[in-house]
Amino acid sequence: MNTSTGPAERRTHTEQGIERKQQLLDAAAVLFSSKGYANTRIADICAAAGVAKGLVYWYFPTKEELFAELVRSMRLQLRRAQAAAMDPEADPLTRIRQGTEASVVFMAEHRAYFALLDVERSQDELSGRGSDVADVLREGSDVYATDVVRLVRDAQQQGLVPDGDPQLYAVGVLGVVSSFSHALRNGSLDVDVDELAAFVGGWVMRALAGETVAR
Amino acid sequence: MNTSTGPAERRTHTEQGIERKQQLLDAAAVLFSSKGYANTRIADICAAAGVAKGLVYWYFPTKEELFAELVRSMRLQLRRAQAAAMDPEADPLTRIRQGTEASVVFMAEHRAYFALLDVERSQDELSGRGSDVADVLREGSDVYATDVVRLVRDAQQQGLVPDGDPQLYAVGVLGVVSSFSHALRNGSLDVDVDELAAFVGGWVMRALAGETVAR
Amino acid sequence: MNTSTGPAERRTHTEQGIERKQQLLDAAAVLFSSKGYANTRIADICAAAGVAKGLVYWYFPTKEELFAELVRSMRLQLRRAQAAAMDPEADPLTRIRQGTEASVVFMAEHRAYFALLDVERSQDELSGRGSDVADVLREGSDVYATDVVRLVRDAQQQGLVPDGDPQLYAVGVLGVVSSFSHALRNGSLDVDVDELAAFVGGWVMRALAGETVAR
Amino acid sequence: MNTSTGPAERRTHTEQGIERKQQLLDAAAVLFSSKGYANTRIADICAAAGVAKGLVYWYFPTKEELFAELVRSMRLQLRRAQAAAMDPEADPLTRIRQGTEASVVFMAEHRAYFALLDVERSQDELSGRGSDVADVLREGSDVYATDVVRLVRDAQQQGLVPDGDPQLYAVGVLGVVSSFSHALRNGSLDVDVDELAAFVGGWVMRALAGETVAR
DNA sequence: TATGAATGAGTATTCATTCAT
DNA sequence: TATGAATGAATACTCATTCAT
Repeated sequence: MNTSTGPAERRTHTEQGIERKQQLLDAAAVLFSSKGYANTRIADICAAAGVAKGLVYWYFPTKEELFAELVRSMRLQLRRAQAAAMDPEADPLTRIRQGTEASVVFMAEHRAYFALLDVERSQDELSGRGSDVADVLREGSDVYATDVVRLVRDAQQQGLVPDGDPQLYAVGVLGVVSSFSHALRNGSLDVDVDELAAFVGGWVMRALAGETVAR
Repeated sequence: MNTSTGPAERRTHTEQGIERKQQLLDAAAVLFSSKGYANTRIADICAAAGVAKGLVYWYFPTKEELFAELVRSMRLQLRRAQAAAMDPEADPLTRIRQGTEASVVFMAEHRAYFALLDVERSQDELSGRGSDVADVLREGSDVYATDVVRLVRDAQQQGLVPDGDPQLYAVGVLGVVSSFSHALRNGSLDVDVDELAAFVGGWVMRALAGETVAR
Repeated sequence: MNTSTGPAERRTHTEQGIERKQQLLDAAAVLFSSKGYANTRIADICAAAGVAKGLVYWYFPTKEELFAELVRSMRLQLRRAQAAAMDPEADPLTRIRQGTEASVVFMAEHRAYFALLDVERSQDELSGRGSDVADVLREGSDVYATDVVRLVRDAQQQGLVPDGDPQLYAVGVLGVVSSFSHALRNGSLDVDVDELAAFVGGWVMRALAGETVAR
Repeated sequence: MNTSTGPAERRTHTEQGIERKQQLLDAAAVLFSSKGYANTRIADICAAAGVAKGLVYWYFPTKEELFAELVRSMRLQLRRAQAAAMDPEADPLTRIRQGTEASVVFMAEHRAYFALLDVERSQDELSGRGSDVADVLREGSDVYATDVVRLVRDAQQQGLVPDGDPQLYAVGVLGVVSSFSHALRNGSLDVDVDELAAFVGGWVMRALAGETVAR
């Protein structure tokens, strides 16, 4: 209904427009991650960005879509950071460690923003009303999982990781990264970021490839 | 706030009353975990429980408190399950493994209900308005953490776990359990529960005590 | 989306509730017909009925549905008035005249309310957003049309009305009634209601059965 | 209000400007008549005309005025068509018939545009906020009414139409034309335009001058 | 003239909570 | 205890209109 000129529909923005849009995204990121999605009003975002209440809708069709765009953007950056950190020449296990460490560092550096992704955990919060933001979130997780699964499989073929469902290993790797990042964000940890990254890297390595001492 | 005759103030319930309350808790659990806290309306809960809209407030002072009660109850049961699974005679590392496996199994058996605790991750969603539900959640996590930290410390003293901040190890243990449980709930995994529990147990053991093969 | 306990869904109302609902309908009728649908705010209706802003939604799912219910109710009453006025023994032409006159009288007596049906004319005003209120309106008109078409056909068979598409005659009959009613409501006419009814009755009779003097 | 340099104040337009203005009027006509006044957004009109959102205000001071201009223009054309169709030599009754038939034909030929005038019926929709568009509409109707009243009066003096309030007869004539036009536009009728015009002409003639057969 | 951006008042609807019975 | 009704604050979204360029 109203398929024609709906707002924010593939608009072309001027340079100034792009800037504005970014301002809004930034403001939204800060607010969403500090007060949560539900407790952040569109009006808050506008106020924070110093613009009038209606302007968000020039750039984003809905609050949810604004959120989704934020998530996509974060994810893109994270993947770039991971890619940059992984030595293409290295063995898969090492690559996993590098990706892991890079993720921890990246998330630490973008603490504020990354709190957003905690929502990945409670997808349903948003999917409740049949929105397709849930899709964005689900897709996103899948991408990482696929990546890690591939690496684990490679590592297994090279005998670096014991047999077993690669899917399981992947869940372990991804989950642990996000757990530590979360703890860091929450202030429950009081460590240097690099130290933490190293620790998580080690943790994952041991969990994937370690020999357990006699039980 | 609520100094006088406010409703639901340590009420004494008749037998039927207790039953009703449980009905409400059950209905709430299902709805909260499937649609999320924010998307579940008091009215929904009442409808699901087959009672009139006003009745919730006879048993619970607020929606938040209803939620909190649910969380407390789950947590209590989980701790009982853990306690039951941990051999008091065993060494700390083994106890961690036992607790870990018990947790996975328990969470699997209470999938529906446990999705609730995913919210722990996004505490801020609720704490936004200065409620004290956030406190309940925070406390809860702390309890587990304290437990595990103690066990890790013991294990370190016995040389079963390498030196290092016990807090860090604890985050790793707890995070991994919840990650796997989450994945299980989400259907991303297709394994037998016991198998999964064993896997997670092994994972934690290796991560805590494993020797990494030469890099 | 939210198929379960949506508001105002086949609610059973207490006696008091039914009364309230009527109060709201009454208030709405007055406002809609004096200020138009678009210019009447839900808040206005509540204020006029002396209740809180949210209450409408206990009785009606949406503003549109409230409107539709109003229309249905008016229509029902009109049809009753028509039925009561038409002598079952009389010939079809006479019956048309009786129905016509009764309609004029009825609409005059319910001026305020009936202004609502002017909207029948601009169905699209409401159907714009894909609502199904438009359906209600369209259906309604059809009912009358069907009735009249039948009567015209009968009259033709009895030689009381010349041959020709009964549909056309029906449009003429219905249109003329609503035109006169509209004019009456608007104050452009300054006649006694019964006089007007007689005039319209005569007009329709002549138009249907009259012989035109040589051209 | 709008004493100084307000936009669209008796502007003089370049040739291109006039063209643009017409484009806007055309687009508006289509949209208004298909979706209704209220459901047509300025933005829609611009999109349909292929211009930027702000431009309308260079040519028209307000949405209402744009609408009014459209109405005025239609009306002018209709009156011209009527005038052209009415034989100045003919008797008043014949002139009414000619005007009637011309109106039906004209409205049929401008279906899309003419749906607009249906709004005349629900003036209040627009007049709600004290606008003066209502005035335009009211004036318009009056013009026709005055015309017809004069013709009827003449006809009565010549004994072509029985005595009775000319105002009443006028309402009948005008109403019937618009009823049939409306039905035609709505697709409820499936007749040839000329046929319809003839029918309406006949209908009006009989209603005005016909002798009713014995009741 | 023309454009894209910005403004801000206006409003339907939701929903936790309270109340009378 | 239980119910249906009532309250009212809160908020996403719309859209006519204005503005800077």
